[in-house]
Amino acid sequence: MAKGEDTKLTVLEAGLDMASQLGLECVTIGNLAKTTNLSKSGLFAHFQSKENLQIEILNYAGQLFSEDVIVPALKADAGIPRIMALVDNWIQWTSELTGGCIFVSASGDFSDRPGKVRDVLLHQQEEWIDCLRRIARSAVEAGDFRQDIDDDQFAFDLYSLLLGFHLYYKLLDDAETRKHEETALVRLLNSYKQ
Amino acid sequence: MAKGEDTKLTVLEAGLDMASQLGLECVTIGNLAKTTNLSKSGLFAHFQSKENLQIEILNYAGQLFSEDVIVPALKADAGIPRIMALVDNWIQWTSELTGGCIFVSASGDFSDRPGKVRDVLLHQQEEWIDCLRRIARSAVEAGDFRQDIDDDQFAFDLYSLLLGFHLYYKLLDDAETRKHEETALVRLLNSYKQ
DNA sequence: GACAAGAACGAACGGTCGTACTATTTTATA
DNA sequence: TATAAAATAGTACGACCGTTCGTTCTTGTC
Repeated sequence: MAKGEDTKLTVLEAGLDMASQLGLECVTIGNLAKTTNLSKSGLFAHFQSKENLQIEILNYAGQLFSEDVIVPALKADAGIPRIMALVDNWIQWTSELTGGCIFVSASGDFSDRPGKVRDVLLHQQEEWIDCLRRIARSAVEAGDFRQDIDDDQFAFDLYSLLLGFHLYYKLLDDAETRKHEETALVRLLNSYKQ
Repeated sequence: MAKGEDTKLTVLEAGLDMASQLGLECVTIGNLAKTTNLSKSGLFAHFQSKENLQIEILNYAGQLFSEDVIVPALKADAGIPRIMALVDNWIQWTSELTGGCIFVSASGDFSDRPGKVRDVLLHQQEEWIDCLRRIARSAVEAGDFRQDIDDDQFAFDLYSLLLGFHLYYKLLDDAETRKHEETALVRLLNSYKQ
């Protein structure tokens, strides 16, 4: 039973990379079959539909994201160290994927494309924003942030910063981008500190 | 000679809307012909290639963006009033397009799709960022901002904020989004004030 | 080693893609 | 109003889309 799972994982890996570059909608079963040295029908059999393929790519990405970005950040001390670890991990995650963070690209593509794929994506984004909120809360509890901060607002602020980094980094390939991000992060953290 | 220009403009208008929803790459000549009540070949004759169609949609959007977002903002007093006008105009521009700001969506889609379309898009983004820089500079000259600010950094900061708004507004349809944006903008402006 | 189950293949389907031609209709001008 | 030009339509093309189906090869189990 292991063989099937193996090739499926290979397909998901290639599919994730392709999706990050071209967008989830432009991941084509034919192309994906070519890059994984499978036949179209052989690949298709693993997913039953393109929609399922897209959803499985998203779930696979979500799993990786959790392992590579969130879990390691939770090992850092609560508060500012954890936030900085999270940001670092997110940036590394984004840099490692050929076309940038798949959730960011997919969010753009599927915001006006109702269906199961959009539902999964929306759920993942809500989870991510919730993660940002919780990390802000734990920074309050750790004594790094003031008591009266708005967790929602912090999530918005930090995610905005990451989105700015994403666009600059991927489109403009600006060498200064990382410096901009660091400056903005320091300012953001200062405005929430006690 | 006016008839041709007329229908072309109709096509561009519909194409812009379609591109904002589905992404530039998913604007299909067949679909666009259907929604504009033209034949595929009749529509195609106006553009000679899909690549040209995409580029003309981008240029059309750029022209509208200039008229609706930038020019009116320049009529406001230099400094903070102008920045707030620019932000307001940008948000309205983004809200009016069915699928959000076409430059934001297209930037995601074309960051890894080399070609003429990407070149045009990149040029437009650089112009936009330059606009943000110049507006920061004029805020310094108007006495609203400190002398020692980094124009580049301000452009990054403000664009990040708008990107955050864009994602929240389009994907999560968060009722609080506008409030988050306003809070973040006030904080951003304060950190640049003298 | 037989045999069932799973995995991968090849060919074909109806559709749609972008594009190339040739006609036909509409428009502007003399 | 005749005529040239411009605009639109029609048809066809090869390529690729997602999907289905029947077949073959591979795998693990008894």
